[in-house]
Amino acid sequence: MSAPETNTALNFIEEIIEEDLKTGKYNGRVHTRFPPEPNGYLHIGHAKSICLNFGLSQKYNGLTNLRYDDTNPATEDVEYVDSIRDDIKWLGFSWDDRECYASDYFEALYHKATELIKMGKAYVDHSTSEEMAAQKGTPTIPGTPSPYRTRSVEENLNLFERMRNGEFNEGACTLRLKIDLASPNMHMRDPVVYRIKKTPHHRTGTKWSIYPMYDFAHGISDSIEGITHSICTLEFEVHRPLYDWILIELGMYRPQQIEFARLNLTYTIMSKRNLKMLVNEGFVNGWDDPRMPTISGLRRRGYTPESIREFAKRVGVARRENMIDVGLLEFCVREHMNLIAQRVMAVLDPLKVVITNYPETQTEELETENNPENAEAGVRCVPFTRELYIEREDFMEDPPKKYFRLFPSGEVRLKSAYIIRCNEVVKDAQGNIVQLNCTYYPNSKSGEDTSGLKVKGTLHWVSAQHAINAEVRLYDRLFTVPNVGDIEGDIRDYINPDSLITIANAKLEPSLCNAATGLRYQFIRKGYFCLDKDATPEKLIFNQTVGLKDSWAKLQTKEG
RNA sequence: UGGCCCGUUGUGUAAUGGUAGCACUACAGAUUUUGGUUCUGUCUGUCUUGGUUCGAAUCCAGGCGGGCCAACCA
Repeated sequence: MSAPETNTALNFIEEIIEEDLKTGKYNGRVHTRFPPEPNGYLHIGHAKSICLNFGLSQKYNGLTNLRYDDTNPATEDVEYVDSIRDDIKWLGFSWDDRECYASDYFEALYHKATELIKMGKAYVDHSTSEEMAAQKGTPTIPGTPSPYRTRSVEENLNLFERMRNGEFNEGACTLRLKIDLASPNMHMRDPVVYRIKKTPHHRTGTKWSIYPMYDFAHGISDSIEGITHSICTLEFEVHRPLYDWILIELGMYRPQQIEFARLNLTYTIMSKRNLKMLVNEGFVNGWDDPRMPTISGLRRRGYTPESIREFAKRVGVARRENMIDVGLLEFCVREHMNLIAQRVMAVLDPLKVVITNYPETQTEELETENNPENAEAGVRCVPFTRELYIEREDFMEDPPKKYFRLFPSGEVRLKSAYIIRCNEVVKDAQGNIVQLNCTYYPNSKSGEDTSGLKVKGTLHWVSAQHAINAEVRLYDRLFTVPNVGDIEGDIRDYINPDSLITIANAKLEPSLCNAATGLRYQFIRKGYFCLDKDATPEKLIFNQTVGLKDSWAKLQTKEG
């Protein structure tokens, strides 16, 4: 917060902006926009773009518009409009009253199109898309003119109006710009700018039967809104000459389009098409499934807006293709959670421990800290009794070297409680360990330990009698390979079958009966968790946001 | 194979002709009533070949590698 921003290096977009500020190119204004198409949920890649666009206007005392790029009614829906709005707000950004829609400009766009027709720069074409493709040529072979390219202005005007009036069927004709059929840039070879669609639009209903294409709508919308820096991803770079051409021909105010490299994350996907597939084919439970890289999924998983903004800051902005290790995202959320999460004890895979020398009817309320990183978080009490649960993996009959946990004749401390010694392992007929009989050292109580005993390990635990049951959902990466984009076959074959592990009956300390959505918990020694939105007072459900770093597990896999 | 863009440790990102730095990761150690946190330290890099220059990651040229572009999608 206090670090002087002035010392930090600028990214290439900030350099451009500062140069523009210096030269007065836009009279000192900085006005960006975030232009989602409402045809899917926002994901972490969009979060990068949102943080970039809104971050820039914050830094340079400018404005950012939210603008829905809703030019294709066939794929768009209000469900997406609403989710996008919620997600950006949740991320912590505000566009005030500047919630814009390309559809707000349909009338203006239509007039601009007629202007181009009058200038002889646009024509109505009856070629089919196949014919158009054939006319287009290839990057090495120039295109050939459509037979309709030389129509008169009057005829074009008349035809275009009839397109608007719905007199033609979908696909019957389009409006094309007349630019350069020999251009090495395929987007300049007479691009289609209007097509006929009879699908009702989520905002304009059935008023229009023609809709502008992206290239036509986007630049003009930017221009109308007075955008200064129109930031988009790299694949739009080849569109920039067309963006400029349209605004120059129309004599309109012209923002600067700037392209940056989109975010890629290991072990997941970012394409809306494939995310939609995961939802529609039931590989996940909706767009906000905690395994999804969507903002709503991350939110449900327990990620905080702060951690996502920090992530966006750390990945940087540049023009080269990148593949960010999902570990960086996890680092960012752990960093934030470590500061804010309430510590609690939860046993995910319970093993019963009986303290044989502890009075049967006794209960002690033991004080324990809520967050060692934050003294102001205070303390709470947890009940200690003769019968407890510990984590099954915290006991081994035949432990390897450097195992600090419990084993026969071994001693460990129970967190905020006593040091215990394991005396007997109780097994069932199949040889499964079902119970540990231990004794405790009454003078080893946390905070008033006079035993002089030294133990290597500290375990979390819950009182069996007081424990509350909960379902706990553990998540792992969605795909089994780091670069899903490199998969040559069907990505469905690389979906991680263990991306969700449900623990039906975890044992939680009783304070968790007050758990609320939005609160973050650290299940000590396990990870960070939050209450799932499906939880009820009768059935608690917790999502694992991310595990704690586990250097013991790492050691094991390395030696195993 | 036409055009455009991009190549800096494992991954990102700085250095804007003048000591290749930072973060994450990895590894080693210290601290720790969370094998967490924190702290300290270590490793690995300018795609390549030439050129310009006192001096090149940076400028120029050729190569190599990667990406994008021929939807009535955005």
